[in-house]
Amino acid sequence: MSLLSKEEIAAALKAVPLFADLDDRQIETLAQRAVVRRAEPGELLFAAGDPCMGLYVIVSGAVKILKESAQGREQVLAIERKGGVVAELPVFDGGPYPASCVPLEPSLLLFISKQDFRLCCRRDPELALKVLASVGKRLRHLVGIIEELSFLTVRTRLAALLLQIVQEQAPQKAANSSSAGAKAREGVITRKTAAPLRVPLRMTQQEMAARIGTVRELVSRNLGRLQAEGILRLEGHTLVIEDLPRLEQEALSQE
Amino acid sequence: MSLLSKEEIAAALKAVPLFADLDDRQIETLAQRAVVRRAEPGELLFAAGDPCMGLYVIVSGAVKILKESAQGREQVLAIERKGGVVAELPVFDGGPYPASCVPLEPSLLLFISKQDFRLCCRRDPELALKVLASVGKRLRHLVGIIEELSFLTVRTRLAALLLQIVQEQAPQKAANSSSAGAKAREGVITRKTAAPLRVPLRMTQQEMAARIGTVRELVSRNLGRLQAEGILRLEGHTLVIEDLPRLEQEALSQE
DNA sequence: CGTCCGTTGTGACCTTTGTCATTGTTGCGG
DNA sequence: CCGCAACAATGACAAAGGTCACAACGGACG
Repeated sequence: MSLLSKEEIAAALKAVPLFADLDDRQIETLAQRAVVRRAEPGELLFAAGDPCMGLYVIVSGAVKILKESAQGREQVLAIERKGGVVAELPVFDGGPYPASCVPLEPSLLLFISKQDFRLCCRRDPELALKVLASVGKRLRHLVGIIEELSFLTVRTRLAALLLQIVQEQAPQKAANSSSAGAKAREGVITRKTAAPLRVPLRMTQQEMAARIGTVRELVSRNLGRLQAEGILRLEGHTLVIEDLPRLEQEALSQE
Repeated sequence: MSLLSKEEIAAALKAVPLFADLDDRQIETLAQRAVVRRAEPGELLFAAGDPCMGLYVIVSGAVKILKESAQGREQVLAIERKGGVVAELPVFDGGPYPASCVPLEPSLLLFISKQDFRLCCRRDPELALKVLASVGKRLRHLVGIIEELSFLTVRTRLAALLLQIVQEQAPQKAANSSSAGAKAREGVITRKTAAPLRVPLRMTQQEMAARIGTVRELVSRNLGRLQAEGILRLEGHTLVIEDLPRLEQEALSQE
């Protein structure tokens, strides 16, 4: 029950975008040597500074990549979900893992050793290029975090986080109001009385704080403020966006 | 005079670590198509958001990679010098340049188009792996910046920056006091009366501020503070470290 | 139904960061 | 040698960020 058959492993690998166009022989090779690992929230998949043995493919569940400060504060660098790959970078530069990794949910992972993966890349330059592309995304994301930390206030970062959550949880409900393509005229959605969006909030304030690089109290206070200003409302564990345009504006407000 | 011969270009490429073990044919191909570009400080090599046309190899000089805020603040992400390569990442993920690039000194660069470079990587998997390794370093550095911004104060970041400058400028003078290898016993260097290090400070406070993500005034004040505490001294444009161990301690002090 | 624990809201307070305005310094070109 | 322009120092504030302590809330579970 806890183990996967070779076929299941191969199927899981093929479901990973990064490996999408490997030929069957390659998939087979990786599947042959991949190690299944199950992990629970709270468990430490690997810690910053550990020597890098290989990378992990997420078959199911989700993990976060984070750094911890000496005072126990936490900064989340990335979150990866099903089909994602973690630590594909340190595999190549010989250094230790640059950050720690912890499951957010019970997760099923495949471990692929450094050697095996490098070999695959050597054999298949296309794979190497795809890895580079995926790493590019990651780097962009990190630069974004730096930008936020360096230039924006907690309030703004929080607004941006909430916005992101809304967009993930409800991509269909409201294609964003003032968005891409400059064609959505003043339309219904932009009006203040647009439908209040309701999305489940699956995070504790502590976790939000870690995402935007601050402490719990500030998240609480700023949520309070946004609430007082009529931009949003909290009903138990669901977040009600009352004024999406204003939230968007907050998220953009430079300082 | 301002142009380079094909031979000079090829030689310059061979001097780049990333290209060190390309065979002559490959170097030749790149050299054939590389475009020479000269750039002065103040000039903008490319801006964040520009579509990525290709990468730059630094033949001589130095450049910084930075993001700017709407209020005109600046955050330096990296500095690359002779032999370094800039923007090798966005070449692969199709996106625009994630940050801007400006020369720190008059610099001579080689531009290599996206297509050409991708082709080379396809032909030579080893090259792709080397690019991945180099990108790994970059990612580590970015994570380091995030860590600093998220967890450390301006004072601490400044101390760290100064320390880094000292180590770059004077690698021979004093192998760092409490350093690698646990073998340097309590020795001479750790004593407070160790030789005051003197290193030239080639930076304006404005530039330091951009490096550590803050404003000029705070750099000034904190330098003042460190000076008042007898840790260092400023003599014109040379930085005199009077108490290296204490500076190191400041740079590590978590919070 | 009551208890307990993780989570949240908040007040009081202090520190750090950032802004603005002003003055001092320095090095360089004329 | 003068004066200009860039750079640096600094005082006075204002605001944001962070800490601590504690009260209140809300489920999960016995």
